[in-house]
Amino acid sequence: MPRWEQGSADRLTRAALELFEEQGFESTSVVEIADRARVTTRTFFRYFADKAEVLFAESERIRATLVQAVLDAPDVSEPLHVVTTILAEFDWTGPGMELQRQRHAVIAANPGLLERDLIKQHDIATGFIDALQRRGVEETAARLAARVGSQVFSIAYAQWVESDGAADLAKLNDAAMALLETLVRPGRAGTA
Amino acid sequence: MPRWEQGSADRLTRAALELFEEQGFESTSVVEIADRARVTTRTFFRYFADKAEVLFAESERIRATLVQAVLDAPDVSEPLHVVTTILAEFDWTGPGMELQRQRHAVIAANPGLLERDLIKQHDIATGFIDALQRRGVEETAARLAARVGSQVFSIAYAQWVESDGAADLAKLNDAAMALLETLVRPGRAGTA
DNA sequence: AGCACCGATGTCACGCCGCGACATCAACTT
DNA sequence: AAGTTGATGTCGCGGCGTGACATCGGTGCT
Repeated sequence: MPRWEQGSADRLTRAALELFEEQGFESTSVVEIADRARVTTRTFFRYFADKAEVLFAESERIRATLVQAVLDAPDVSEPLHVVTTILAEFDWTGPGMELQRQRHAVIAANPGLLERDLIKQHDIATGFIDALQRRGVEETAARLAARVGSQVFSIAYAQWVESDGAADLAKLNDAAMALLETLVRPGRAGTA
Repeated sequence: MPRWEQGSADRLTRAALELFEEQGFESTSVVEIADRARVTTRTFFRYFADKAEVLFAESERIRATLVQAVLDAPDVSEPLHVVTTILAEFDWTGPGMELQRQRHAVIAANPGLLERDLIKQHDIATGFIDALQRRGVEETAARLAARVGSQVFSIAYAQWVESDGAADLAKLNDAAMALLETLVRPGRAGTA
């Protein structure tokens, strides 16, 4: 393969992030992005399915990593715990912290992009369901563990993001799990 | 107000559902829908924000009803229970079971529409969070109860739809809740 | 009756989106 | 040098969604 690989996708990503921050997501057209990256719109759509996908290009890789972690887990007899732990231990900052910051800023500023975020979350949970079943977990249990686990973690994650990454994600996650326990068993120990 | 009100929106909905079933969602253009309903595309967009919204027009009304049910609940000391019960007791068939069937069929056949469904689910959960907080539930507990409760119910709901509405939704919901309880407390009764 | 008003719809025009078909150009291979 | 391969550009199209404005038919008031 030639060695000019990646140049365009990379420039497109940076250009898009910049423009989204400067003038907003909706107000930025693909033409502008392509112009700043010095390619045509046609090239843009060869790398990204649509304008929003620029912000979520990595998610497929993340999903694969997380699912593999489930398949590699030493013990899945406690599927809910497995799911939340894997999520909490993942390195969400990734290679470029700056790009990550821009990503969050743009997504937070655009309700329409939250949708896309939801879908990615859903995809990951679906991957978990499949992986758990492969590990022998019964279907309904797998669905519950994956979906509930994702929700529990996402609450911890939101708190973590709010703290700018300063808080301990694992601790927040444990706290959320503990709270869930009291919610599931109301009127018992821990409520009064 | 004139008395020909509603005629167009109704015809557009029926026309859209028919065409979606006949030739698929993606393959159906707004022009075709409008033609069959004997209006112009401009009129279509006056009633529906976009093509997909035809399938989700009612969801805002549903959301308002569910949220109000939380506000009217006699006791919210067990928020998770409140959420799932309200969802399980709602009349999901609505006025027309046939339209509902078409809706499900079209959504199930289109991954892109599942996204929209997710968003609506998320909106409802967000409404629950707000309502629970108004009822005095602490923020994190409200978030957990709303999001986890929605997930638990959605699993029961999926099973119910699979049974064509024959199964008892409340019972399925209870079963899911019971399973969640065993998942949250692993290594105890029910696991070995 | 006559008239002013108003809401639903149509007409026109526009810009953006996403992609198929094909041409081009650089680098690598033999 | 010639062929191959992969990235990119050019052209053109059909669908999407909306703003601006015209139209037309009831409504209500005089």
